[in-house]
Amino acid sequence: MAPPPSLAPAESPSTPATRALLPLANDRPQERADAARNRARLLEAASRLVAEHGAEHVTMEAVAAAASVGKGTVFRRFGDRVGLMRALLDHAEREYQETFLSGPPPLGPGAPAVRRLEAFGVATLRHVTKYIDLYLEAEQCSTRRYTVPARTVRVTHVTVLLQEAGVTGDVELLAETLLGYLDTALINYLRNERALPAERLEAGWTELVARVTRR
Amino acid sequence: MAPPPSLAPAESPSTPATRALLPLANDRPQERADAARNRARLLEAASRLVAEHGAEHVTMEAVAAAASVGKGTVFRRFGDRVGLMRALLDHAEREYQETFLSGPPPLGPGAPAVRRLEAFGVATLRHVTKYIDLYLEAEQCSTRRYTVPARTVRVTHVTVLLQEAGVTGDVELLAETLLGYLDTALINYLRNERALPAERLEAGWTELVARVTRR
DNA sequence: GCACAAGTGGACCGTAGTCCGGTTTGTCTG
DNA sequence: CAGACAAACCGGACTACGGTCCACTTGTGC
Repeated sequence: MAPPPSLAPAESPSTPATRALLPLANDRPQERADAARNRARLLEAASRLVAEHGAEHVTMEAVAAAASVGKGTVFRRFGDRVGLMRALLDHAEREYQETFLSGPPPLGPGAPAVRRLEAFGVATLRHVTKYIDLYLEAEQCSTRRYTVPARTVRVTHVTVLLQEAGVTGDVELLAETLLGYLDTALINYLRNERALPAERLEAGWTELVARVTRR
Repeated sequence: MAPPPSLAPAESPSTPATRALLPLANDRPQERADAARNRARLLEAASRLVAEHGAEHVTMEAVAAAASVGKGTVFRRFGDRVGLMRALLDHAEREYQETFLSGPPPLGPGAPAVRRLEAFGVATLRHVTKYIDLYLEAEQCSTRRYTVPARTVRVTHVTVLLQEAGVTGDVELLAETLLGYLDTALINYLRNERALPAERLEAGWTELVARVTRR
């Protein structure tokens, strides 16, 4: 049902759940041994339950029970449900970010900006589609969706690429618009409600980039 | 705090809450007198509470109590919280829809398509901004946001205008993209979180339309 | 008036999130 | 190294709220 959520990397039992994703990865000074152990157990349990029953059917209490831990501990570690889901996405999100920030071209640096922009959209469409149910859970509240580090990274990336491509005008707003096309809920709607094939969405992105970057 | 939500029109005590907005306004055959009375009382109470405390602080139970009605009745009439919020928006939404479907140009028919498109975006930005907190409440669940009649109307409208403007390519996806710029949560973020002035958002829309429609 | 569909209300349920008394852990001191 | 202390942590009882259920009531057509 759910895609394998690929747990947080082994080297990060002391990683705070609310930590910024790639760009501002300042590690919290210390976390007590028992706290770290519980975080790991909770992530493992949550990951298993999500794989078994789908993200939307996993309750916080069930996660706590599966990790043999009190409910309060779950909330202390991850803040709220959204925080837990984000923590589950953390590893995959980091890998994805690395591909366009420092990976090989055309996604990473080295290719012309427009080419990178095209590749970025396609990569994002595929990445989000792969973890769609986790992303949907992690973006429940429509208000908090925009201030999350993961989105900031994308906006910045697109903004920079647009500037490199020589696009003039209100590049910031243009970047927000482009990212609107890659919005989780929109992708979910077009793919699952309207049953549009992936190829059409990817072609749509390429067309959009072309429209926007031509001078 | 909340803008006056301007109750549903007086002629519609028998209007079902889940009725489609403007385009498919088929009235439900009959609604018992007591049911109609309770609907009116609930809408009045909800409207007052929203104006007093803000939409996000109004609980379903409070609405029921304020209308001297059982909680079950609220849910029977409006389905769920989102349904109630939409019902509160109904009147304003209809007026807004009429302005671009059959109102005077440049918003309504009569002006060239590109001109109408520009006017549509500006009008939508203003309309959504005016009722922003109600819209935010009415779009809580990120999944159900897209299948709502109000959105369908807008997508169709933009699609038609794009075609009239002679835009080629995947016009449907392009319409979705343009509407992404007018998304409630995005507007809220840009206006209230990032504090962008309304003029900039409106200029951004015009610029976007220009980019997309030029051949 | 009668039958019956439609409507009602409040007890009830599930779940997210809070709170706080008790416990564990890391550290500092003698 | 032992003891002591504070901060961090734990867990489960508790609250709040959205939503469901169903036995009972009421309006409506015949």
